[in-house]
Amino acid sequence: MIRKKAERTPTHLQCSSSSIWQKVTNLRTLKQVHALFVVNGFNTGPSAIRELIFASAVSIFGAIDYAHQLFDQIPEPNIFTWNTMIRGSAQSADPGRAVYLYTQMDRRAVRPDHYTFPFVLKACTRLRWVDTGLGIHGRIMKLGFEPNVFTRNTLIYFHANCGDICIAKELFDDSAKRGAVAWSAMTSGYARRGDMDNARQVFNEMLIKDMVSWNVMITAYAKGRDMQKARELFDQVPRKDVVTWNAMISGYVSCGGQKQALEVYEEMRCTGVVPDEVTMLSLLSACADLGDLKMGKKIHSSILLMGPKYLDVLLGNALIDMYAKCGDIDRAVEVFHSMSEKDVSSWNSILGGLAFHGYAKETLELFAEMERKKIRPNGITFAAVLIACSHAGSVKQGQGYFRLMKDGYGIEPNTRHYGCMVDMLGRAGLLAEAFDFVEKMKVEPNAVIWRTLLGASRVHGNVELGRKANEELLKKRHDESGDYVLLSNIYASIDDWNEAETVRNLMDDIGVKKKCGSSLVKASGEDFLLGTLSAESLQTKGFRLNF
DNA sequence: CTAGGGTTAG
Repeated sequence: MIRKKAERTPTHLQCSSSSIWQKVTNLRTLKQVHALFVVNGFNTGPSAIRELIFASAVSIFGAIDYAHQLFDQIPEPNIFTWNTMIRGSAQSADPGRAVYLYTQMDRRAVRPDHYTFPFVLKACTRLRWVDTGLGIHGRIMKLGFEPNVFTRNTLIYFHANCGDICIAKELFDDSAKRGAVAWSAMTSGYARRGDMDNARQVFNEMLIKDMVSWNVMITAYAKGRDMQKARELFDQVPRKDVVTWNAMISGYVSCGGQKQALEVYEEMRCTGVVPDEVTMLSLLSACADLGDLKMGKKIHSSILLMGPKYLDVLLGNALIDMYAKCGDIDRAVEVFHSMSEKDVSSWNSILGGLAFHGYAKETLELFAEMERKKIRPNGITFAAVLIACSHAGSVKQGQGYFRLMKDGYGIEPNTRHYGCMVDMLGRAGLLAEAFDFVEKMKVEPNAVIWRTLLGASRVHGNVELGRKANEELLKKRHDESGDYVLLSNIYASIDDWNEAETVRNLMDDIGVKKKCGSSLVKASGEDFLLGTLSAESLQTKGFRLNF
């Protein structure tokens, strides 16, 4: 995590400009210090500008643009300053600038040193720029930096994780001294390729394992959704830090083990390891999935207790999502408005939440505000907007936004967007248009879309189109009973009990088991539909808004 | 001043 590193203030900075850098934790105070320097004619110290650059490039999160502005004003930066800029850019949101700086350095005939290469290679790895990385490897050899341990380990990591793992292996085997870093780099490389056997073998052969070695392996299992193996190692690990705990917590969350994730968190608290923002992100996601508002609020207050600097965009977005999914849309809106910095996901989370809760008008109003503020919406934004239109039954408006998405913003609609449109048309009873729309879609309609059409056909009592939708649906899924029940219900709703019976028999023939047994017998009409499609089947298939 | 591990929305 970038902010982790920010907490460390380099020792060389502390001595020259006393302790002001400790207090500079955000861009605003940094600008104040800058102004102070300018007023004093940079008399504060010979390295004032260098320190400013270091602070903005490396220490302060999100100040890299400012660092670039400062850097551009220096006529002849020294190698330290070049390295600082490359380092800061490599860990920023746009690592390509690190590579650009490196080429600029070359052009201006500044010789890179052994600090330079780990930073540039890190950028290449993050960007997955294999060819660029290979070129830099060549330069490293030419300049004789290959034996440098830091450079070598970063090279191993680069080749293992995004290039040719054989090159990584060669470098690894030829290393005079192989420390835990090199071993872990190989482990993570194999794991990233899904080669868990080799990853485990490297891990087992490692004589001296440090905490990261264990964390790499535990994370690999957790990401591969093998929580049993992850847990096994987790129970053996001699020492656990926050990353170890986070690996387990996020692993459980992504495997649907939200309850276990919360249990592990309790365990973590007991051992005294302090959670961080990554822990909180996973936990909020777990609460959202469980709909556990009480726990979600607890996590929220824990975050506030951790200090204001932890409440950033990521956590804010997760909070919005949690409150919305737990049914407290007012709190979600409150969090949204309280955020000083918002990104597209913040808008998406709140728009999705509002649309989800049926606040169609509010969703569209907020979307208008988003456009006024010139925040560029993406596909997820439009999914929320279309859901709102569908919910409000505004077909014309929905079609307008659909066009705006395609033509105005150049966003290619995906199955979700098409699904919203089909749902919108179907609800309005425009069945022919809905079917026509599906015919003309650029993507292959999935089961959800056919099911939507089937549902709409049932509601509007159109047997013929219902049959067609069902045929398509059967091609997609042969393992779900809901579809058959839904079709049989269409016939039932128009008193064609014979046909209804036929479908039921078809189900039995194929061996489909009906999950909700009782509803078929006693229910009729609307109640039947609701009863048959209750809870999980609706929720998991994107029908949450329908009822 | 240097290397390896963790993250929300859909």
